[in-house]
Amino acid sequence: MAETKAPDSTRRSERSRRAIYDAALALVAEVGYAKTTIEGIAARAGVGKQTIYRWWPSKAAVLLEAFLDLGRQANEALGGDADSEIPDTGDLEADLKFVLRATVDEMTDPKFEAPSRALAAEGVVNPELGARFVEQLLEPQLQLYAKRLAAAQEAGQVRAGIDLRIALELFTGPLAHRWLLRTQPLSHAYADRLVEYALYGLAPR
Amino acid sequence: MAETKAPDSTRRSERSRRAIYDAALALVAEVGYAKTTIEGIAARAGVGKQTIYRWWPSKAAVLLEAFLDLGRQANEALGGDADSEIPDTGDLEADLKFVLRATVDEMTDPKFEAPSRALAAEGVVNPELGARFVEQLLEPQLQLYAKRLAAAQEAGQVRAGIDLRIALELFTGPLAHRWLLRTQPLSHAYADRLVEYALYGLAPR
Amino acid sequence: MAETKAPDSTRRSERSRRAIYDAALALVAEVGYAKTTIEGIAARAGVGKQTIYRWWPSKAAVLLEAFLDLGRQANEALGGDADSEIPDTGDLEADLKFVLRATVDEMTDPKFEAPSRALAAEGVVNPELGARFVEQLLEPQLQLYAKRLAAAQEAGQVRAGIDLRIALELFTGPLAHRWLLRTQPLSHAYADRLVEYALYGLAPR
Amino acid sequence: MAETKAPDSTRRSERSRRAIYDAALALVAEVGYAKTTIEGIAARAGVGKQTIYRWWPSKAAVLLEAFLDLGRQANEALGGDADSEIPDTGDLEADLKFVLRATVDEMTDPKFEAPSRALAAEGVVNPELGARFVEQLLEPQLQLYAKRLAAAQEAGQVRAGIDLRIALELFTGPLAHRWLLRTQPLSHAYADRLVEYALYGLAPR
DNA sequence: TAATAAGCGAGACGGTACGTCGAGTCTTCAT
DNA sequence: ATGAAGACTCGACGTACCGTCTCGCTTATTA
Repeated sequence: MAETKAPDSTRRSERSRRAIYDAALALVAEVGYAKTTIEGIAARAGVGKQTIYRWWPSKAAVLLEAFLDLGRQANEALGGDADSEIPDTGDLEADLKFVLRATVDEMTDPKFEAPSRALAAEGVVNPELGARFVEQLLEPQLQLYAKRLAAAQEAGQVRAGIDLRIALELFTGPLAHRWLLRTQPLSHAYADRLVEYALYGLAPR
Repeated sequence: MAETKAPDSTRRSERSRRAIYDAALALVAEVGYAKTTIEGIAARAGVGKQTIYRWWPSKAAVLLEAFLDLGRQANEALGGDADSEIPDTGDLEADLKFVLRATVDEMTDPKFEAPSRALAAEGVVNPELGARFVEQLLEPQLQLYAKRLAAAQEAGQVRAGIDLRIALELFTGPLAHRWLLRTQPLSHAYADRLVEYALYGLAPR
Repeated sequence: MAETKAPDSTRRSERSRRAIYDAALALVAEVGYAKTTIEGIAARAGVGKQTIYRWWPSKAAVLLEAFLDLGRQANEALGGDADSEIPDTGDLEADLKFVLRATVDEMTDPKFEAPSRALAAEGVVNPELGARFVEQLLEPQLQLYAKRLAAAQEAGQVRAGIDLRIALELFTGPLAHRWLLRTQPLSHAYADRLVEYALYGLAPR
Repeated sequence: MAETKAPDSTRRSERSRRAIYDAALALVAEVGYAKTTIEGIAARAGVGKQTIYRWWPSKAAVLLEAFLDLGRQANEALGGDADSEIPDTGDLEADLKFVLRATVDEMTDPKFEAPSRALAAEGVVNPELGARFVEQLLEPQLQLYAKRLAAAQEAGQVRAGIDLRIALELFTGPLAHRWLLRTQPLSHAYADRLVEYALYGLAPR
């Protein structure tokens, strides 16, 4: 019985893992996700194909982990616990505009764009991967909004009874939509407008 | 210059085109987009591969046209100009709830789900295809919102000065986001809540 | 009943036929037989593919006719009935050397080499075509030898009782063999040696 | 320079090689060379196409090796060094008749005929392949004649000064010619006649 | 301290699909 | 009714990757 073979992760080569992350991200950035192949990643990483197949079930999974790792590294580089909070200056509108502008900037950063688009697209079509994408990348971000809005609600700046989950989507949904499908350009001005319109709908009457 | 030979579309086989549309949609529904191959479509349609390559540049392009054609046919079957308007009963909130609920239903319809997810995902990653997807499928829908909101604005139900393009995204953005990435389930109740929150933000003060 | 359709040869376009011959020979000379395609011949001749398929059963058949035509033309250009005889000066050895040397020259002529190699090769593998090749191209040549040898036999220069069919092959067989398979270089000296050795075997004892 | 990656032949699958030889020979025998495809060989051998393309440059090359291997096997089965000599009974004429008759038999054996015709034809048109065909299949046979004739020459049965290379072609050339182009039927009687006529030409005067 | 077993780089293997080419058939339009 | 043009179905081409499978070769415990 039992699994066909569980590799012993204590003996795993850290060196290879890093090389694979780097190769995957580099290739996605250079040639796009569709033209990135496992064989290509292996070759670029100087690694046997089997080493990839041993530890990941799919190309998308490799990229997801590589991307998470990228975020983790960026985070550590930035002092440790950066971006883990939406500021609370008391001025909800200003705080939301600040963070939405930052999101716009990130979505526009070419370094992040290629892999995150690829992952999002894969997630659209592959529920498994989509779930992990949401859970590990998206949801943590959204929880920050939830937290800030909860504080605002407590402070009476957001109507009581408002479902905060839905509320936060008023900000992030339109932004994501524009980004994913490029229906319209993203800009700080757009972010501001979005906050204004949406926030007004949540304000106490 | 130097086009690589444009085929003569007046001599195109209508029979083959139809068969290809049908095969493409059937296969995407049955085995999913990723496992749908051009070879498979050709075989199922009883058509040479070359006939596909002659008229379409990619699998995604075939599916997009097939899907557009499906919509067209559904439209014609429904009397000609169905669904081409958002009702205007004077009650903006009710009208929007009605149409958003219908959208939820469509997004949930398994017949539409597989191909439209596939197209959306492809569009996320392939700007060319994305542009056509937006232009030919998405934008026409969005324009209906724009029109209804314009009427409402004229009637004083929406604040003057509101950018209607952004306004309509308050409704469609969150919905699309939930659908694409399955962050949360779609339901009529959700649609209603969305309309309520967003609309309040647009209302005159 | 009846053939699937017999084209009316009285209405056949002479213009097209010539153009097809020219194109076929030119292409075989330029890119070789294997890479010569019916489509290519048609395009080069400015002719529809069907015009070829209507009148010839295969690429090899086209080339065979084209080649025969080439010979016919060369013949006419040379005054009408050239090369249709082996000279009879009374000196059998000299006469045979003369004609074998001429054959060596022809086999070496690049204009004739490509198509005749192609036809021979095709004939090796395709009995139908081979039979026509032999009958229409090769045999007439061989008959000239038969005739000359018959005269020699009558004149007592060749042993009585010798089977002339076999005798002539002593000259042409080795030559053809060297040419076809390039086992050894062809030269006038070789032709001379061949005549000497073989003729001696046929001489009266 | 710049080899496009040479595969590591020490890791080559013997199993696959054999299967490919068998499939190639079987297909050529069954459907003929022209209708034998690499795809077909691969399928029949239960082998990926790439495995063929990795080790051979062309269909003809596969067949040539398969055929050589067939000869090698036949040889081993027959005790090791069979057929590697022309007998030397002292009677040159009898010895040559014996071996020429055997050659006629082989050329008529349907098992050998299809592939060797195919190879010969390919060699006629493709100098590369032709050279290998001659070098590896034909020339070793011809050397046997050269050796026997040299012995005869030493024994005074063949005129001194005779070029043995040309001499041997008096026997093999006509035979090959008849076989390749089917100008006339092959038979033991023909072989005998050939030996008689040619040998007489080589005899001391 | 040796042996022994895992992960590893490498890459051959059986496959599937790719996108292209040409075969041979069929249809349209012009002469 | 022939011919030029070219779209059609079909089948094979040669290539690229897939995911699996040996091969030695480190390396890192375990006997």
